[in-house]
Amino acid sequence: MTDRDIPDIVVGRLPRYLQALEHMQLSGAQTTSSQELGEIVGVSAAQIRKDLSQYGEFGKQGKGYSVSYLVHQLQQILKVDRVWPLALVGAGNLGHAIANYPGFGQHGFRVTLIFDNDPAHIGARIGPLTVQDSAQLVPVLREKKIKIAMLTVPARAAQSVADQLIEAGVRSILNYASITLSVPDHVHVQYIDPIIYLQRMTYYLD
Amino acid sequence: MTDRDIPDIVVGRLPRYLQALEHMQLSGAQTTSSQELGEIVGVSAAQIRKDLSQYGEFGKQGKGYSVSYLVHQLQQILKVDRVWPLALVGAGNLGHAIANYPGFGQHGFRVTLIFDNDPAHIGARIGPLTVQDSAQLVPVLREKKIKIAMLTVPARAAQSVADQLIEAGVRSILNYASITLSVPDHVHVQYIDPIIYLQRMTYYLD
DNA sequence: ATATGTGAAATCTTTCACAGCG
DNA sequence: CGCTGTGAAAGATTTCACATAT
Repeated sequence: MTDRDIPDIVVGRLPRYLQALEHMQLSGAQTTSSQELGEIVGVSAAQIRKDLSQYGEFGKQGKGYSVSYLVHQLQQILKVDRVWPLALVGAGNLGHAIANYPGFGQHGFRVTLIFDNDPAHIGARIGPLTVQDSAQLVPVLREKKIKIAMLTVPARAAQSVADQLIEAGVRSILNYASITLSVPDHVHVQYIDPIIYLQRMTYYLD
Repeated sequence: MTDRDIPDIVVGRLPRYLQALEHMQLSGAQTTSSQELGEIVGVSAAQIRKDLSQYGEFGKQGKGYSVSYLVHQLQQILKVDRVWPLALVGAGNLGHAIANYPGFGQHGFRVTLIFDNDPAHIGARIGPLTVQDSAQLVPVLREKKIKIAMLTVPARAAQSVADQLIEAGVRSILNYASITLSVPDHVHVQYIDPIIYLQRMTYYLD
């Protein structure tokens, strides 16, 4: 079911399908079609069907898809049918905003640890959490078996923090620093950098 | 030079090349190669050469690329050889963090307007700016000829704010709300949603 | 000697179009 | 009758490999 030969580009679309389906669910929709879902997420109906068919047969011919069933299936496929603990490294402005973001809980995540190396930040409380010294990062993450971390440190510090995360057993890094990280094959990195996205759009302006 | 038939996927890689080259420049590198640049951004050397060749011949055979010349060329191609004024809509936690992000200035952008519809936020100062009432959004953006906006409002408000942005003449939207926006063809949207990226990575965990 | 720029080949991704099932 | 699931076709992207320039 979770074959490693399903293209990355397909996997990348699944969370958007899930997001749209969860919205539908909130609006009380019982049923949808590849046509309707495609219009919402901006993808062809054929592509939705092909993508989903990689994992099973979730629809009913002539009828469409049950929204709640498909939500459930996608949650399983994406492994967000559980709660993943997240570590956050970097308790600056952006780190604070992320730690206070209320969306994690509803979608399979909970921020459980926050680190910073600045004495001015260490010991500060952010919601229910206390900012810990980055010096403790490796032993604490290893002990708590944390697999996912978010990185909101300055670019110059990002690679060395990433190296520590990997040493501590982290397998997924959401990197907000504006630098490409070098990591071994078994570690996945996703990048969130507003500059990159903005520059991609200025290209199309006059 | 800026032909509309250069694939989107190529355009999407250019900002990462530029980012890496600017880093090299700061470290004092004079020259680089498709090989070296490719290793840094995680792309094959052939792909770097093919991508760049869409826009001209920037290298010297046997020698490689001049870092500063290539930076200059990419800035022109991406149209960040100037400063674009940005509007920010949504002055909550995330809006504040973004408004205070120091990276815009060095990369072709400046946040010049901040809006919110919450009376508790309107009138507040964020750095040199004052949060304005969203009710003024359309006339102000139109008058200042703003082409790019960042959206950090709750998901339920995002589509209606986007509609106003488009009415005001905005052509590029960086959307932080967790919803797919419906926009006309001449408007570009990029999405920044941590949940989407995290779910894409949990897929590969056990 | 070395690294670019580029057609041609290989690979990957999307769309088409329809059989099949409720 | 309508909409899924899916082989086959079309289209897009990446890699190969080498002629070419310094």
